[in-house]
Formats: sequence, structure tokens, C-alpha cells
Amino acid sequence: MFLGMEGVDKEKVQRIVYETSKGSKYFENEEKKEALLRQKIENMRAQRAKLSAADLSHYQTLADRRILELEATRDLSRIWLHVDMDAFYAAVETLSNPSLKGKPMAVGGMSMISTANYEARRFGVRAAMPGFIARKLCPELIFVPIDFKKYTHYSELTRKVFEKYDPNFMAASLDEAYLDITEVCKERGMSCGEIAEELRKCINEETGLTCSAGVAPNRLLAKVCSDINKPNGQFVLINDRMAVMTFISSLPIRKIGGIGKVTEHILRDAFGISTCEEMLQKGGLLCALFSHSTADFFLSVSLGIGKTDTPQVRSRKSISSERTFSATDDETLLYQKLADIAEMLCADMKKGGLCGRTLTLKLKTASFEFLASLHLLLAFHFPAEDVIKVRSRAVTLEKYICSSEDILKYASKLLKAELPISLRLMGKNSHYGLYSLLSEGLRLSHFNEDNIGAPSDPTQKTLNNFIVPGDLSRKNLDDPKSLGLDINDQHLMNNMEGSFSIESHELQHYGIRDPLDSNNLQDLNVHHCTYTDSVEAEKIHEPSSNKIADKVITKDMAGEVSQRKESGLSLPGQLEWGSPDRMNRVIMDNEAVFSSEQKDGLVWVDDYKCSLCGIEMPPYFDEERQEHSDFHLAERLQKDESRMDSRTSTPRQRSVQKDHISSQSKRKKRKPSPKEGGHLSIDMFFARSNQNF
DNA sequence: GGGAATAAGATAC
DNA sequence: TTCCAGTATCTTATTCCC
Repeated sequence: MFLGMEGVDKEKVQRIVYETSKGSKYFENEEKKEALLRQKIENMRAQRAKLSAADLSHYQTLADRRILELEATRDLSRIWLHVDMDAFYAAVETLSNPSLKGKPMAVGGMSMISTANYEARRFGVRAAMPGFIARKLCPELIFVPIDFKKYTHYSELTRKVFEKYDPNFMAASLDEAYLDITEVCKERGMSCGEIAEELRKCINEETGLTCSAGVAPNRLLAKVCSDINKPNGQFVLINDRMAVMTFISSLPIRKIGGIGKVTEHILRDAFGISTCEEMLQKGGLLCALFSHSTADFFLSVSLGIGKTDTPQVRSRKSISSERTFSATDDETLLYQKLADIAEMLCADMKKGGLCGRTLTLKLKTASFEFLASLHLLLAFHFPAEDVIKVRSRAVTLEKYICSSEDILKYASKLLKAELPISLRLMGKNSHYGLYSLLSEGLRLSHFNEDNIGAPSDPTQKTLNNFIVPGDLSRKNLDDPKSLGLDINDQHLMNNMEGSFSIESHELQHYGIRDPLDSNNLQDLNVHHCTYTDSVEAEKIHEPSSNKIADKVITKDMAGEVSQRKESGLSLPGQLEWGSPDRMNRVIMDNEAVFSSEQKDGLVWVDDYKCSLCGIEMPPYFDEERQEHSDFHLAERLQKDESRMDSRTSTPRQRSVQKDHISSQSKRKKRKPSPKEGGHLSIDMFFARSNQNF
């Protein structure tokens, strides 16, 4: 039974959650993800159907052998205790404000709640639920803001107690820990149940909080056990093989740490597996259709085998900070947010005494929006493309960094290379095709814990080692000009002494500018430059001493021109060779780069009917016609963009790909990723559980 | 082929 | 009214260089 779920009207909860979230971007995104999952399940079913009797027999033999091997590793010599604090954050808040006792309360805000007390859970309010939905479920719900300082304090109190029972206990989070109580049981001549009881009592005395405990021969099982008599209870699974097998056989797979919603769905719908016993019975099938490590995990789980060793101190591998905000494409704001995040990250780095050399920028983009002021345009329905997308861009530096200045410096370069996020076609009254940012995050990894703060010289070769000095075809991110940074960005880019470069396949993009690359638009928009300035800027970017690159540019550009002509797309790059009229227009409008009816293949049939969609618009609707044309172009570019996006993933790679198309490059073909319809790999789902349990 | 770097996707709390 | 977080970890896949 789920803790605190007694008396919950599940149907009512589901209906309210559905009605409240229906139509939101999040909801649409979830639906897309579910559709994708269904497709993957179908693929797995199809693969299963292809297996012959001989195949099945072969894999069953493999599974049987593996089961024997795993059985041989079963260790029943240790006693593990998993402690889980009951509704930790909420309980701490109630402790510091007793008037909350007995009232439905949640810790968090309107956008997200972290924990709900048991009174609130009876209304269906859960952790990781948006506050506004929680309030719909329970209008009298009291919201308490998160106060990590408080929780950390109480967490430390619990850890002092844990230490008495196992000095090497493993903290899984602020409110969870694993303890090996084998020795303490022996030393004090107490049963594991008695020790668990005493520990829980001690925690309650020290903190005033209650917790639940699970005792079992390994961590995987101990975790499952601590959930059984929650809250303020415990469950003991004795160290006996039969007891373990009986316990595990009827256990729903979802109760196992590492089997989440997706895995449960796959196992249930593709293989009819809902319990661990069924998982064991269908071991052959699992060996046939999953990777070795995944099948291994499934089999060991179904035998109730988990980790029993106390792992070496595992040091942290990365540290990150991210913030979500309301969707925006305001670059000044984005840089400001980035600066804030860099500050936060720096503070955390200093707290942990860490320095890292790989910086990763994470961007969450919102869907295309189609806003139009003209009612005529609203006659068309443009389905949103990708609803929410996460991009990450990383760079590995030669030196270790931890200061907010350094973090911001390199983070700004990464962000700059991504901007503008939006593919904008600004008409006078309309605003089409727009990506805006929902969140930014920064992560630092590759720590140098031995030499904190000091610039060091890692023995590993970095990409920088391969950059030939003076090879300007490789655009160095230390050169603000090479990224099209304007004066306003300079405040973010001082102290440019650090070496910072990017991979060669990406560099092509910088050396040879893609006429369709939005960064070009950025140059035009941000610099407010004239055509001449633009060409000058272009010259700076180009490898003046690199004849080969010059040739490539010519060839690629020519390829692009002919391609564009064939496809009927306009070519912003043509500005540099094209008609003076168009150049003037860019100088004047500074934004309507793409405007041209002919270029997107649109013709006004009989002078009033759009050849592409049939909408009728009289000749004197000048502006409307122009915008209508832009609209078709936006649609086309988006299709282009999403097609490229599904094949490659980064704008840089897209650009490179385009270059390759035109230059007939012999670059290797990429294997389809799982995203592109390949076999679903869920190894990663279990990596952590394998590690932890 | 191996190692390193990069990018994306997924899980858990 | 509000309209779905933040942090850490791991795997897979790809590309490049040695």
C-alpha cells in the first residue's frame, strides 16, 4: 500500500490533474513522450515476435546459466538497514511551526512542491507535483517555502545517530541512508529488528522526527522493506534464501529502485511482466531483447540479489546549477540569468573546494510559437513542432576553473554560440517561428580536487593541443569577434587569456558561415551594421591566409545558391552577391532578411490567390501579402530545421552537414540514434541501481 | 582500436 | 490568478586523434 494513499479517490485525483494540466506545453510534451514510448514498446513486441523457437531456447539456456552464476554470488552474510525519514521536509516544517500539525501542508511553491505531509497526501497531493494542481486537489492546502538550511541541520542530527550504528553509513540523500548493521548486531547481541527499533527511537529523541526502516540482506531489498510499513514503522526480511525468494516473487517490479515508469511500462506491455517472479520466468526473453548489463540487472533483481559491500568513498563527479524562468528570448536577460547561475555555481564550488575544467551549458527551449496579429493568417493551423527540448553544449578547458568570472566567461561563449535561440522572421505586425528559452543551467565536471584553485596542467591532451597556431580557419572562442560578439557583450568577456577552443568538426561552421545560420541574423540584428560592415566582419572571420578554406567557401556557397534555387528558399547569404535593392532593404529594415515571395515559391495566381495554400488576398493587401509570404517561408524553414534537427542535433552539426551536402564530403554516416527509431536501450536506467544496490 | 570529448536521454530523490 | 524543479549520475552514440 502506498503510504498515505488510504482513502484517496484516485479517479477524482486523476480527473483533476488531467483537467488542470490539459492543453499545457508540459501536457503536450508528456503526450509526445508517451507516444514515443508506445512506439518503442511496439518495436520490442515486433522483435519479440521475430524470435524463433530455437532462438528462445538458446537465450533460455543463457539465462539459466546466468541465474546460476548470480546465485553463486548471493551474499547473506551482511545485514543492511535502510532508513527513510517520513515526509522529511514537511515534518521539519511542522516541528518549527506546530500550528501546521494536522493540516494539509506542502513544502514548495505554486510551480512545484517538494514534499507533502500525510494529511495533504490524502487529497492526492504528491511530491514533484506543481503547486497549482495541488491546490486544485486540496484548496485548503498550506504552502511552506523550502528552507534547505533547516533540513540540512536536521539531516546532520540524524547522521550523528547513524554514525553510532555504522561509522561508514551511506547517505543517499538528506533524508535517506543505508547502514551495515552486521557488526553492531553482533557486538551488542541484539537482533536486527531490535537495532532498527532502537535507532528509530534514538532519531526521534534527537530530532523529534519519525522515520521508517527496512532491514534485509542487501541494500536493494532494504530499500524496498523500508517502504512497507511507512510511516513510522519497520519491516525485517531475514537473511534466508527462501525468505528472500518468497518476498521478492510477488513484489511488483515498480517497487524496485531503478525501475521507473518507463521501464515498468516496457516490461509490462511488451513482455507481460509485472512481478519479479514473472521477470525470472521470462529471463530468456529478457536476455534475447536487452543488453547484457540490463538483462543481468533484471535477473539479479528477480533473485533478490543486491549489493552488500560498503563502497569506497565515491567522490562527486560534477556540480551544477540551473534555473527555470518564464520563456524568453531576450538576450540581455539570458546573459543576466547566466551570470546569476555562474555566481551560484561558483558559491557551491567554493563550498565544496572544487575546481573543474569541463563546463556544460544546458538550455531548455520552449516550442515554436505562432503569433500573428492578422486574422487572415490565423486561418492556417500550424502544429507546434518540438514542444520542449533540452540542448547541452560543453567545453573542456586546459585549466581548472572555479571563479564566477571564469565560469561566466566560458559560459557566455557557449551561450553566444547558440544565440539567437529563436528563428525569427519579424514582419511589421507578426512574429513567427520562435524558440524561447525556459531554463539555463551550468555544470562543471572533471574536478581537480588535489590542486584546488590553482591552474594546473592536466596530462591529458585537450583539443587545444591540436590547434595549429595561426590557423584562423578554426574559430577560437577566445576571440570575441570570431563569435560575432558585440560591444555590449564585452563586459562578459574580459580577461580573455584562457585557452578555449572547440572541436574541429564544429569549427568548420565558424570558418565558413552558413547563410541560413541564425547567427548571421544575429550579427545583422545586434550590430545594426550596414552591408559593408557585415562583409568586413565576414572577412575577419574568414581565414585570410588559408587558401583552401577560401576555395571551400566559394564552392559551398555556390552549392547553397543552387540548392536554394532548386528548393525555392530564399538565401540570406545572397545579400553578399545579390541585388542592391535587397541589400538596402536589409540596411533599412535590419530584420526582414527573408522577405521575398518568389523565393519561397509563392505566386499569386490570378493576382489574388496564393499558389501554396489557396488563400485569397487582394493585390492592395501589400503588407498582408508580404507577411503571408514570410509565413510560408517560416514554415518551410522550420520543416528544414526540424528535419536537420532529427538527423543531427546541434546547429553546428546541422551547418556542417549542410556544408557536407554541398561539398560532397566523405564523412562517415552516423548510425541512427535510439531517438531516430533505433532500438530502445534502457541500460542507463539501471546503471545507477546496479551501482547503488 | 582506445581514449577523450561531446551530446542526448533517462532515472532517482 | 498562478500552468510542471533542481541536482547528480550513468549509458549510448559519434567523432577525432594517436
